[in-house]
Amino acid sequence: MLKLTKKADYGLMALKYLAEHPETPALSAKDIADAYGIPAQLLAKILQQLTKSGLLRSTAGMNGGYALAREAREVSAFEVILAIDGPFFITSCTKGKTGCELTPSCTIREPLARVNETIAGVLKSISIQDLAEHEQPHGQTREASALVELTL
Amino acid sequence: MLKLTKKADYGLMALKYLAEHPETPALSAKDIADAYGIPAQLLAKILQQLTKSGLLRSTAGMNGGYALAREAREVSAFEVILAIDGPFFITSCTKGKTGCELTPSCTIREPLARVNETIAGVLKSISIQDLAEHEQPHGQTREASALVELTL
DNA sequence: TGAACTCGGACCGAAGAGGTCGGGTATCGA
DNA sequence: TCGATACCCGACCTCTTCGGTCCGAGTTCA
Repeated sequence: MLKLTKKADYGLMALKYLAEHPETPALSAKDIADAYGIPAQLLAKILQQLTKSGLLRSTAGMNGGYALAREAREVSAFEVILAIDGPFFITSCTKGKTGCELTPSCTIREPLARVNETIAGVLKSISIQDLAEHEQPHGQTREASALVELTL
Repeated sequence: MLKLTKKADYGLMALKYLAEHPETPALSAKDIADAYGIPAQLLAKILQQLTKSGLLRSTAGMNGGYALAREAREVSAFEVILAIDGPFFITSCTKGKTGCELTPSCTIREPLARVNETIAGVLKSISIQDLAEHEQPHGQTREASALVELTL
């Protein structure tokens, strides 16, 4: 439960990989897929979604591929997950205009909405670059910390 | 994505309901299910799980039912979710002894593990009683807040 | 003894996740 | 100009899980 989908995982990994190779003008879906051993076709679809969401730029043709549309530091993990898996809510009742379809009493949802916001805040505070920088082979990794307030 | 299962929702609702009725010695699964309009049989199974996990006490026979095994304040949302949906990890690769089955490079997982811990911490900081107290019909609800630190 | 209740496993349909296939289009180099 | 490389995109398939149902067995109390 509370799992990221594999697609979101793949997407984050791909963006991280791109962030680690800023020198190359573009990397093909196959390059990235090979690097991580994930199905190329599936990754291609994910990258297409990220392109449509404006997180990536794509160039067709020979030596084409994908590149970050923005600085790695400017892209949060939240955006990536959102682009791939769509809006996420911890509560089943999405709290749309109709509210909860269950009798008025799905009062669980309000407090959990706060939790939801907290999680979103945490994910927003993490950039692709943060992920990439963690690559260092067990060296002293830079410590970034964020304080998140949860108000019930 | 990142959704709680409906079962976990139901479980939280049921515990909240029990917390709101401390005077009754036991409430049957049907009572609770009727109160929220959720399938009684399904709720019964959820309550059984919670009983096995030690969060509830069950008494069979007439006038039997379920009751909180501990004070509402002593039971966290985290425990409930854990009991119903099992251990949860935000990363797909559960980081078991084998690590990630993908080539060594699922480096995404470490930073996200921190996120995972943060979420768990938030859920642990919420008790069933917190949920129940939020029942107040739009009055000034008590403000509880928790600070959570996320270290990348 | 029987009614009311919990216990717990078997079962099932629907939905979504993960992944594949194949046809189409754009771009570049020879 | 032609073909190789790459993106684009929809259809499809399989497998797991979720949500939910059914039913028989055990337990308690009047």
